[in-house]
Amino acid sequence: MLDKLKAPTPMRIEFSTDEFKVALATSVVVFGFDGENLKILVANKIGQPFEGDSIIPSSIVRIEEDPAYVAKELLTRITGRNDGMLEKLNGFAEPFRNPVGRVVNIAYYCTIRLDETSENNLRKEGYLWVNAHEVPRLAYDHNKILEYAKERLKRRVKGRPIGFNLLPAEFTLNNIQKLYECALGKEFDKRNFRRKLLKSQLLIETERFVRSSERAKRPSRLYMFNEKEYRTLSLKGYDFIYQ
Amino acid sequence: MLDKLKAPTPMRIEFSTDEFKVALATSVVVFGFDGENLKILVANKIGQPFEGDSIIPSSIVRIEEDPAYVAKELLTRITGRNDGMLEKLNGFAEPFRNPVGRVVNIAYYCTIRLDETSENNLRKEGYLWVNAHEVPRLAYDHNKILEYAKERLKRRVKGRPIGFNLLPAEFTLNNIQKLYECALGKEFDKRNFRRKLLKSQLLIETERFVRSSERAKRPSRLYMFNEKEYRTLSLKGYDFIYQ
DNA sequence: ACAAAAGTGTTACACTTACACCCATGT
DNA sequence: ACATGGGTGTAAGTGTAACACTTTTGT
Repeated sequence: MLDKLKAPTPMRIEFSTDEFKVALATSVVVFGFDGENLKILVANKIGQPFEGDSIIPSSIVRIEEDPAYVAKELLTRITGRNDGMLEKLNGFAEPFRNPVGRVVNIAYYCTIRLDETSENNLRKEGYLWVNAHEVPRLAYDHNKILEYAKERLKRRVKGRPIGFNLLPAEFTLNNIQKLYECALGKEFDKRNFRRKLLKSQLLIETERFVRSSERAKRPSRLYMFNEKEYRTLSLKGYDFIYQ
Repeated sequence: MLDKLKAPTPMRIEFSTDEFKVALATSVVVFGFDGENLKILVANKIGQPFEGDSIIPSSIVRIEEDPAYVAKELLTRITGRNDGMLEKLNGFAEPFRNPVGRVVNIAYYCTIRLDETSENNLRKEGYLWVNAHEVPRLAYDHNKILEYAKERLKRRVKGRPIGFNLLPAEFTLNNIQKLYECALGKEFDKRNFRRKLLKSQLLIETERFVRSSERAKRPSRLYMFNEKEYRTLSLKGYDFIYQ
């Protein structure tokens, strides 16, 4: 009685057994870049619910598992590689996001490089790339998760370098500009973009050149990332807030 | 069999009943500002586990409830008001964050104004304000959630206006500068700060003045927010990236 | 008159933006 | 020689940063 006067409305934080009735899942928005468009990985949803829709890579998280670990495993299985960043997006916990029952989804995103090895693995696992800005209807609230991921990628591009896991080891300035334009959804002036990027010390000029297409006559110079600087700027951030 | 060749390793997304064994909670990091320091609300944790530690406002989320709604209710009960923003931070889902069982926490943050009404209510509910940068040991992973919230607040301050729910209706330029300095953890040049802020059209100059302390002789001018502009800039963002 | 905090302007520099032509190469 | 995309420089304007003194008021 006296206690009640002192410690008023108690916080509702004492769990009873019938509150442990939620399930956990994780989904990963996997971004790629094919030189022209930003892509994400989807598979076809098999069986109900949402049969026929697409779905982003997802997995149950069992009662004893860490969602970050499960997401990492999922990603490794899909791409056949276990490098690359994996960043937490958010938890999605609306009551009816899954018609099967109450499921909370801890969502992640990552960027991976499109190459032969992972392409083969992806096909084997039943995934395919679709343009990140022309995505079909997705199962559950995955469209919402995707929108969230795209916003996060935008913010990321503005504040830290990007591309290390999206571009090939060597790439042209036009390649990386196109990547930035896709991610941010706007176009940049070639000269200004280059000046800004080169000033950042993020790129190393190579002595190699490629032709960007059959029609292009003059080859363009290849650059690679200055990995040390890339890492530094990834940590401390830099401004690409621009136009 | 044929299907297996076509649709390879299936995604683990078929839930069985024994996967619905997780509980849901929500916590809210409540920021306030007393003119000198950024504050957060804590209460004393009653009973095991973490007896004696502090705790940020938290609640169970029952199986049918929406965490956003529960958080809003919690906040209303604590502060006695139901205005003010409430923004989702993230889901915290590490396996052992709660020793009682697997609990996923959907965390939010908000900013509220320190005034008489809410002060009385807070005392009644057993909460108190502590400096956001001198917080004692908190129960569960609440210190981690708090750090996350402080980072988010920083980002928020840099990209959108802040203060509408933290400062009194009328305040001095020194007040708002101090708030920004607390939130961002750095000091600004008075002249540059004022120029920048006044240019943004965010403030309206009043004809009223206050003395900031007994020792201060000259009174300083009071300003109020231009609510329309504040809302506009809250939506579209503006740059306060600075020094 | 003095003490205390409020308030105010200028300058140098760096960055952003806008803009159009020549270059290197393959066909 | 021509067609194609690659590559380059400059000038005007805007924003940032650093800096110190005058003003107003209460005691």
